[in-house]
Amino acid sequence: MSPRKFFHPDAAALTLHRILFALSDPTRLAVVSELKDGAERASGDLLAESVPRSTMTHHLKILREAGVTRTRPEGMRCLISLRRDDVDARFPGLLEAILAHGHSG
Amino acid sequence: MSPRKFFHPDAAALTLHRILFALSDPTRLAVVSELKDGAERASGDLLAESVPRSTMTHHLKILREAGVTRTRPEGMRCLISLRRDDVDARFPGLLEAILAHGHSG
DNA sequence: TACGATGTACGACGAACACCGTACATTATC
DNA sequence: GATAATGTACGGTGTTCGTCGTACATCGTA
Repeated sequence: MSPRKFFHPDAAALTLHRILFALSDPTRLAVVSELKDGAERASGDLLAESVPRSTMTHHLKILREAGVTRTRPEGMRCLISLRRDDVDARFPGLLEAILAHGHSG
Repeated sequence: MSPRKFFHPDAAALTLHRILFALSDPTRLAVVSELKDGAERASGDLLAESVPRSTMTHHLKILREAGVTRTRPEGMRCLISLRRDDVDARFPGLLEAILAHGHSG
């Protein structure tokens, strides 16, 4: 009955090339774009119609382990949000520049 | 005897995920960091002591085809420079945010 | 406890990648 | 033309990635 646990790297442990890699995939870029307003969204609501669950789990794990997103269990679901404060503190302007463009490129 | 030709994508054809992927490798990030002052540098002078020539050719090709760098033949050598104007026009602030951090992360 | 809903773990597959040695092409100089 | 310097193309190897189906775990509710 232990509650679900998710590994999140410390803010100081974020590396630029890992973050850039996490954002170098169109699917993950689309996920991040859906989170750019700062709100939490349930995992199952992200691109639900176009991406199978196991594939989405894989992408969310890469984003989370790179330090780009935070995953918080809430009942049966998982709420995903951007770690905007931590990323901004370490790489100022990076997320802003990436999110400004949406994900059409 | 045709002079050497290098494919460069049009500025309008740059895509965000390709650029981010090109910059998601520590070696390529180090190369870009050496070019951030805007000057041209010879291919053979970039990380020459730590990366074999054929490997460097591989990385420079990825950077060039993503639209991050420009390659210009000059005699026997190849001069590499950042396509800062084109990248900035399409993704304002992106290169600045990435280059601000050097390449230690 | 039984059930349905949500998400993860694991395995498999094909594709792409990083790395590098070798052979080749291009260039300048002798 | 011959030679040396620089960089590319090609091939091979091992690794990683993206995708997804299936089985399992967790959670809320009946």
